[in-house]
Amino acid sequence: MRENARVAVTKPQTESDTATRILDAAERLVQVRGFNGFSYADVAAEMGVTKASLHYHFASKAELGEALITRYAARFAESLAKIATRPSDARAKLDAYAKLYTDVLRNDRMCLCGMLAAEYPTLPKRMQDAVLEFFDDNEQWLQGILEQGQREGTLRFGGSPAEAARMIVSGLEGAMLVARSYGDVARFRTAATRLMTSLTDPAPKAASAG
Amino acid sequence: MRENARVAVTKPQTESDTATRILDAAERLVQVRGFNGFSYADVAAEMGVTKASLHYHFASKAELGEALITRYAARFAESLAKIATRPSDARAKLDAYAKLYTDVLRNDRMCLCGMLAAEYPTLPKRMQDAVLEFFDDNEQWLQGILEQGQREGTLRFGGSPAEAARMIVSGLEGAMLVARSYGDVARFRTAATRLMTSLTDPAPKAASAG
DNA sequence: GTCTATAACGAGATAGAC
DNA sequence: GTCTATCTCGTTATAGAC
Repeated sequence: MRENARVAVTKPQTESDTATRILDAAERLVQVRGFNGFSYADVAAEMGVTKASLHYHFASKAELGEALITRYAARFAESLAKIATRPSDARAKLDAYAKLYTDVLRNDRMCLCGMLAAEYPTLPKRMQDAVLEFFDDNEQWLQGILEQGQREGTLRFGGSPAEAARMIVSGLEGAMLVARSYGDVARFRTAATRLMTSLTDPAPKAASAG
Repeated sequence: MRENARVAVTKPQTESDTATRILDAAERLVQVRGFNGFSYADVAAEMGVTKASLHYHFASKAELGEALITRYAARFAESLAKIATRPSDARAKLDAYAKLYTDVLRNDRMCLCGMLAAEYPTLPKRMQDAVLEFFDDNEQWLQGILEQGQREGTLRFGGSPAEAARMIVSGLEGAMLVARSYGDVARFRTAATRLMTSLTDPAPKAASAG
């Protein structure tokens, strides 16, 4: 009975507490150093446990990698859902979207899937598939927002919403990639702002054509 | 005398022929798999020599990596100089610039320095510096072209030319990163085109405002 | 300039005690 | 669920013969 009391207090969890802590440490390591740039030894050292213990929770590195993407994508999807249900215009939602990236970069991290995209050819098949799924989900969500913006009249852009969505995702990923090397979040923000601005306030009326 | 005849025919070269072949193989490997994703053994196998032989030409992996960036940046700078001296307008020069990236991607490669940007925190200091220098050079060149475009009236954009240059570099790097994962060059091209278009033909006149 | 051989270390992974 | 111990392999790098 007393044993159960403890269980009742803790919320039901899919992963054990240790598994979560492993994912936290590994996630950070991948976002900073890449999937090929960290080892079980790194995670173990950071947590103060042995490598063998990690293998109990995630038998192989590929399995761990898969779990990392799954959790990361789920969290991201959650954030997107929250943004989408806000009663704001499309432009504000795009800004909120860009801020998700800014928050990652602020911790000197690259987007998990942007990082894995660089290592793509070296990844296990299932990780590759999960990475593309992440991009697909993001693009589809953005497409919805862009369509909202067109209906509202708050966004104006050439080409299809699908194409614009792709430009946003890849543009933000690239801006993160470069800005992180400079250790300069401001560099990301200006690039992101310009990217978004090209969908709303599209360039001044011919500066030299007057 | 006869020995010298052979020497006279070959053009003077900074690197030995073998060193060049090593750089060629290693360059491809880094662009496809990353600096942390390839080994001396990979290069040796590809060339049909031993690892020890590679160490004769490039004592350490860090040294090899440095040489890779230096050569890549020099080649890129050469291409940029050629484009700049063409008697075309700024827009055409931007298209030529984007095509440089397309040609890399066509070989299923990432931009060497874009790849290294992902691995940035794990790189030796001298490689880190060389990567940033590559981006700096590209941005400065682009800034010149953008200023030309403003003078000509062929380009119109908000913000400074320097900011726009940064957006272009990071936008193209990101578009490569994502498109390569999909193995889809067309995906890169549409993103690149939209990026460039935002500097010239900035969005249709309010589709829904009529 | 290329080879064989090997050092020295770190990687991912497993067996089995506790 | 975590540990110690170990295996096997790949990594960068060096020594020294040819």
